[in-house]
Amino acid sequence: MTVTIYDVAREANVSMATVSRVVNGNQNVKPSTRKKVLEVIERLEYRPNAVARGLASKKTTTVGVIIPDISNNIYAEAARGIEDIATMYRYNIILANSDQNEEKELSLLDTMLGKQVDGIVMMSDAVTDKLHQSMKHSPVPIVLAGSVDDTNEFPSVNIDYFQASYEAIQLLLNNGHKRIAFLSGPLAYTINSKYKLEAYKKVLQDAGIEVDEQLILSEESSYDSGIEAWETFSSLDNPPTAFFAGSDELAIGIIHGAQDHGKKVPEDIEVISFEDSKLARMVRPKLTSVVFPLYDIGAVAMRLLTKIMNKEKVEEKEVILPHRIETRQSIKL
Amino acid sequence: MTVTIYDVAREANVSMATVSRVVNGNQNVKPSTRKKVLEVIERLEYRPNAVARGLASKKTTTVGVIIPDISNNIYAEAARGIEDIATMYRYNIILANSDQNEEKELSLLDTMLGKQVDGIVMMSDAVTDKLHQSMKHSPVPIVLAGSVDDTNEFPSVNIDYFQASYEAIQLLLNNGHKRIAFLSGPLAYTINSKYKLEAYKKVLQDAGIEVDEQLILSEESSYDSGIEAWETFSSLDNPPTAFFAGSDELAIGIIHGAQDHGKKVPEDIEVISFEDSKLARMVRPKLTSVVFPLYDIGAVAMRLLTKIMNKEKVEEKEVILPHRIETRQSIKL
DNA sequence: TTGAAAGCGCTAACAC
DNA sequence: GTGTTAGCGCTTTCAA
Repeated sequence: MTVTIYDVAREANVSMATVSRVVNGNQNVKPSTRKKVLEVIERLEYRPNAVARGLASKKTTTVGVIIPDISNNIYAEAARGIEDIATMYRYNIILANSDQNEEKELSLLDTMLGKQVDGIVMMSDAVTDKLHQSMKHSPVPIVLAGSVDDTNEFPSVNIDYFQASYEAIQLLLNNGHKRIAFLSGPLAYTINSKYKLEAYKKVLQDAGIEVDEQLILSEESSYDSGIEAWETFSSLDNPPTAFFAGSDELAIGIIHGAQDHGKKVPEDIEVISFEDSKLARMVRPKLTSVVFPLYDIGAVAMRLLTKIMNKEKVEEKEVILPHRIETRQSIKL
Repeated sequence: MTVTIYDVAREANVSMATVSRVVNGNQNVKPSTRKKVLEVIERLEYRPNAVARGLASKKTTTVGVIIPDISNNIYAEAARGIEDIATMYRYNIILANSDQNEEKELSLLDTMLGKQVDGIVMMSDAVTDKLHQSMKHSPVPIVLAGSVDDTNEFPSVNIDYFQASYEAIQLLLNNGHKRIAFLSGPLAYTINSKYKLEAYKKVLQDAGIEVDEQLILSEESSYDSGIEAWETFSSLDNPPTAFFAGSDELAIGIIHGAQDHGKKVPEDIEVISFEDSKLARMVRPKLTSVVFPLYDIGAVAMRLLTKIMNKEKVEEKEVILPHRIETRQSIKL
């Protein structure tokens, strides 16, 4: 059947403790012994059983990743960042989709803790009280990636969403626009309601422009929603001339909606997005967009997690990555 | 510390076997006993240790997923399909990226087998001999998703790439084109070299058109490659008037390349793709594309895997899903 | 430098 | 219906 550490020990005429030592790179093994054991391992094609090891050592070298939806490019980027760093530190990843559903998030947390993951990277667009409570009860560290928890009780990696949004909208203001629409993703998501929307209000206010609720729309973050939103906005008595979109798909929807109705971008309307996925360069005009560096966020979050799991001290538990705006043709330069 | 099955047993005045029974839903427990145990479990917040369970039962209820690159939309779709079905059957997923690198594939296989996964879903665009050998040695079932192995020794889920490509190119032929280019993804990938390219040659041949090697280009499957390919093709003495692209990004690259040079699609050139990701509807003109149903392929592959892990008999180990072409504006109707 | 032995927390006979 | 017990394959003291 499967060959165990015991088989190797017997064949090599040593104890299983010694085999364990060579497998784990323990230095207290005479070179000749090590060589002998290694040969037997090779010959028998011995492969350590990570489950047994996990039970004995209480470490599984796997981390849980809870993500809203892996088929959504933005989260997939983050997942890649997480996985790359995990691999670098020899961790494997248990990946699961929550669909941003609290119940699933809770149950996934539980499942993963049951599987004895050594840590968890959590992406959640809305950290509810219940979720917050469950996370606090976790026996292993959890870091939030691209997700905000109002209480700042968890290590996290983000950018300054408020400031980034503020700057983006300011670009539109600088181009002379007075009627700027904000097409947001779901306002149930903290980043949208607490940062992007607040920034939108603040920047207009700072510019002495009154906020017109008609210019604020919250939709599911999809291409079709973008197209529909354009219809809605453009049929207003005093339609907007510039748009701040919560995501690339939303932005592209607006642009195509406009173009399909004979409008020119950026001549007639200007659009700026918040995401900068690879889609941004694949439309005409190419999108100007706040860069949401999900790969980096994932990678840094995972790195942070390794430190915490490793009980290294970390100076800042709430990492704010620098943000920037990628300027392209969807706004006038 | 952490509460174990033993703690529950003690508190409930039963043996750990009884606790194990109620946890596992075994019917041979008196309702009153079950109730008592359940209460204690609740009170103590007992959470079964899946690692211990895995060691004892030799089942981990987790499956490995080896994928070229999760940040690539097409694979992410597949991953989502896999995960959805896995969840449905109470499996978790260990996800890892291979970057289509044989060495990584081999090492990932090994790692996952070490972690005692109950099965593996493998996506590989090029099943090399070495990989094939390793897979054959696996103690747990492996199913290929959207990936072909020449020998047909593994269960797999695919569409009929040859036939689908044949039909797609035929559409171009029917529209009167004689100069049809094939912009392929890497020819190192079996699907590209063995099916798409062969179909391209065959369909031309069947139409009495000689294959012009100048009209065949193989590039990395990216938007930029598509744009570059357009440059190459359009500078030919007798440039192509229609294009069969191996992926949506390639197709969009061609279209934008053409449009940026004043060509109209589909009036001046026609383009048909092979993928049909959500990108297909997000370009103007929208892409006509062979549908590569990755979500379904992933889902069916995972379902197939559950059957095999469960030792149910499966009638067909090589599933060929139906294919279809989504007709949109990038070709004349 | 090496070995013996006690678990890790659970499942699965087997007995009662 | 319930309890006893022997592992599952490994890590980790503790001795030698």
